[in-house]
Amino acid sequence: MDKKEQICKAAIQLFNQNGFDKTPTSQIAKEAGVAIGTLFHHFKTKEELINSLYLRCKESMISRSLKGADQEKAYLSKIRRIYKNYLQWGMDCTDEFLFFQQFGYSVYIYDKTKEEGRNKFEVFLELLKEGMEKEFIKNTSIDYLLAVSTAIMMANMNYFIQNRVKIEDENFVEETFNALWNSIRR
Amino acid sequence: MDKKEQICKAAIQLFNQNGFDKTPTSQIAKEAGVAIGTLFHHFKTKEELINSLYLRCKESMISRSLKGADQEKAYLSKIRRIYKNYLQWGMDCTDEFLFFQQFGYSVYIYDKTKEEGRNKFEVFLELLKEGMEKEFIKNTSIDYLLAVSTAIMMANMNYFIQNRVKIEDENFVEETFNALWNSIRR
DNA sequence: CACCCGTTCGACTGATCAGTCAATATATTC
DNA sequence: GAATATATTGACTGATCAGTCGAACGGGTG
Repeated sequence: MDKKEQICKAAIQLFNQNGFDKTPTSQIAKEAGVAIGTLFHHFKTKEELINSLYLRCKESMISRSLKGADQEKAYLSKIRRIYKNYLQWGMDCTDEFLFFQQFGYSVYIYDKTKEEGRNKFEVFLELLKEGMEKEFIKNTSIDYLLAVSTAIMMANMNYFIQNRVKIEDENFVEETFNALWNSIRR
Repeated sequence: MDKKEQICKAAIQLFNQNGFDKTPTSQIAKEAGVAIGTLFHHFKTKEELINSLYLRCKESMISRSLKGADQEKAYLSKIRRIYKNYLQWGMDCTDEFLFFQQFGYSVYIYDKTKEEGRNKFEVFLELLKEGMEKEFIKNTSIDYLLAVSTAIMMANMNYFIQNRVKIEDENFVEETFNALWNSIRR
């Protein structure tokens, strides 16, 4: 019965459904079964709520994606593992993924917040750097490789969600993984 | 001195800068050097303006991208040509591209509008179908291939803009094109 | 029990803004 | 050039909504 948690959950759903401006804080509070005052006790402003949701989603995504990746020995297996974890996260936390998709580039997310989010990607940058040094992947701008991989992963996820593909469909998972891998491999 | 044109231009810029809700129609009118009444004469509601902008940008992108593509004989050249046209469009009409990026998934764009936009992609679907039949590209869901290509093209463009890469940098253009091609080729 | 402090409550307010409307100007048609 | 249609103007309004505030609750500490 953590009220803050309930507020976040309701907020993500309503924002996804109706966008930031067509979702009054009053509605969020109502949906969360909470008074307006409570919402503004936990989050100073509506914008703070939004930015806080962004970071919370990003953390959720990253921690889930990395789970167990360090146990894989081969570089390719490591990447594949992360990719599969990511897909699983998207299936389990579809609302969070859709929040990113709709609002990732929104001006409502402060630059500072986006920056903070990017910092959490440090691990992935390291991973790409490793791959580049070991000559598994293209020798080009790391930022570019990260941008492309992220874009493909999101496009893949979106396709899985939109077309209700099950991640048990090993063949298709592998195929979509290849679209990712082929665009960054050497 | 087409006032409707001026309104659209001002609207795109301000929406990009501040988002839909933090851009009052009054500000758009002011920036466009036009009275509020004029804005609402040309567009029944703010939402109609937004949806109209979406379609206008999409058309601009598509017509520019296809220019001269039918003159290329080889399949790969055709695709490359379209990719380069697209990049050029993004350089010339950066505001329009950024509008897509920020609002492409927004709930403010009606489903009907997104659908209309998707219909304009018919040509690309045909092109992918052709490539699949001639066994140049992967034999999988066309919708998936379209989703992935679109995602990569947007990621590439974004990188070009963010890092002020010039499209005269032939090597990098080719490299980013390969990221696209490798993810869909057979 | 008395004190504190973090939490919850929701009626209220001040500001903002989409859209109206009636007057006026400009363009088009016959 | 009269008549009709279309474009432009901006002060105004009614509704909406983010955020406030003072009251109450509860549970931990001494």
